[in-house]
Amino acid sequence: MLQELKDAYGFIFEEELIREIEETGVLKVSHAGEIIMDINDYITSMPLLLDGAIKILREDEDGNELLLYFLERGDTCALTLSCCLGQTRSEIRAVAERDTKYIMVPVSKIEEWTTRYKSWRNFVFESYQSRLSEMLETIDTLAFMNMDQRLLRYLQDKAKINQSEELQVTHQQIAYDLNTSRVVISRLLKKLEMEGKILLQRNQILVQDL
Amino acid sequence: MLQELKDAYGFIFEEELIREIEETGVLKVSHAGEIIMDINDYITSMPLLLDGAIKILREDEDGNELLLYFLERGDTCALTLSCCLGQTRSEIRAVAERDTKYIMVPVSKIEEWTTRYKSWRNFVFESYQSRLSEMLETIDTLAFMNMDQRLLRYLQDKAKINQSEELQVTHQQIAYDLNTSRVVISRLLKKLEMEGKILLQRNQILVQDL
DNA sequence: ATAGGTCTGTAACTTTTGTTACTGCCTAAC
DNA sequence: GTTAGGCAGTAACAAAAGTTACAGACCTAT
Repeated sequence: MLQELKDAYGFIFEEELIREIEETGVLKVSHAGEIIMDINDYITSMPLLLDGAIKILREDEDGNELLLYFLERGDTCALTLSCCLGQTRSEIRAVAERDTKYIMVPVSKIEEWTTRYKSWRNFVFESYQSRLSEMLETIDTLAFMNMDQRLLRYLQDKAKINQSEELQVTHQQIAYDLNTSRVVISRLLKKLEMEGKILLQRNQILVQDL
Repeated sequence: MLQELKDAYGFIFEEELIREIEETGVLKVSHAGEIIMDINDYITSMPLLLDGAIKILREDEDGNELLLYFLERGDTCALTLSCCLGQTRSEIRAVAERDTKYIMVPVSKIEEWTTRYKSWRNFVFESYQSRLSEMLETIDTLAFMNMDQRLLRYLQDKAKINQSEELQVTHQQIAYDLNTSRVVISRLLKKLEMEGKILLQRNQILVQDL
């Protein structure tokens, strides 16, 4: 675990902090599709991603879902952090996008390290910052883009985060992430294929020139 | 200025910090409609709101605008804070919603106080937290609500922040804030009036039972 | 091989939103 | 008073997105 921690966070945190994380954190592995954290869960620790990827979703009262953003190695979830520090329940759902390895750090340590390590303080601030930026991007796509543009962007993001341009995904799953219907996705995917931007196969989509 | 500071922030910050804010901060007044901060501005200080209200807008490359949220007394703008600490340019536009009084605090002090005052640290964290929550709400409205619901919500928010159910606003201005067209707004306002939720007059909208 | 399930493609239609165009009203300036 | 400009109402149409329905392809288990 120590080596993976160093690989992912060694260039941000000092040796001492890395050791503390190793001592107090709990290593976890979640497999693709597994729910890591759900809406209204009571949160008492935050994740530090070592390997893999996590997708963060928002859900409303009627069960409509929307993908907010992806997390990858070296990331943490500022929304979780925010819940931890504010002692509130989770406002989002986190699902393993692929097999994912991460360390859960208890909230008590988060606060302690905030006072003791400048590097940790910076990390926390930067997390808030990058999550705010990603939320802004999400808002941009919702407010300013049509569904076809949102779809292409989604596929490209997903390909990047999975480090593969072959996406094993059904139209229905995409529809859930973008909060629309399967028929709309099928229609637009066909359009994207005709424009030469993707290639469609059963249970699989090939994203061209990434 | 000292009394206003105490009124707005006295129950969060200790006397000493209030005095420091008074010494180092610069008092500003902006009139309704004035741009306080624009996209790509280089930010070196953050605002602490004493009185009035500010609306925070996002804009894309083509000039399309979208209202993100309002700030009022006791608030600060976490996006600005984020820009300050990250030394990046503003990603948003801030416009005085009505006549507004605020104190600008330089970035150097922000960092200094973060280490010296626990109350300041908490304030900064809470700002991030409430701004993240507001961004989530914005995303909810965009992703899960139709334009008529968004419009009603907008009118109610605006009435609340202006402390008046008589809104002096044109259909075109609303259209800008919601990133749609004037005709759509006129149409939906008429519908809301027929449903008894608002009352339309020239240059004015009366929001019912707030 | 066949039955049942999941996945995709497509047609036909509705609803929502966006666009263009034109009208009349009000007000401020002349 | 006359006029010009901003504002609101509305019609008519276009485009985008959502809905319902159904058929055929593929896969798996029996």
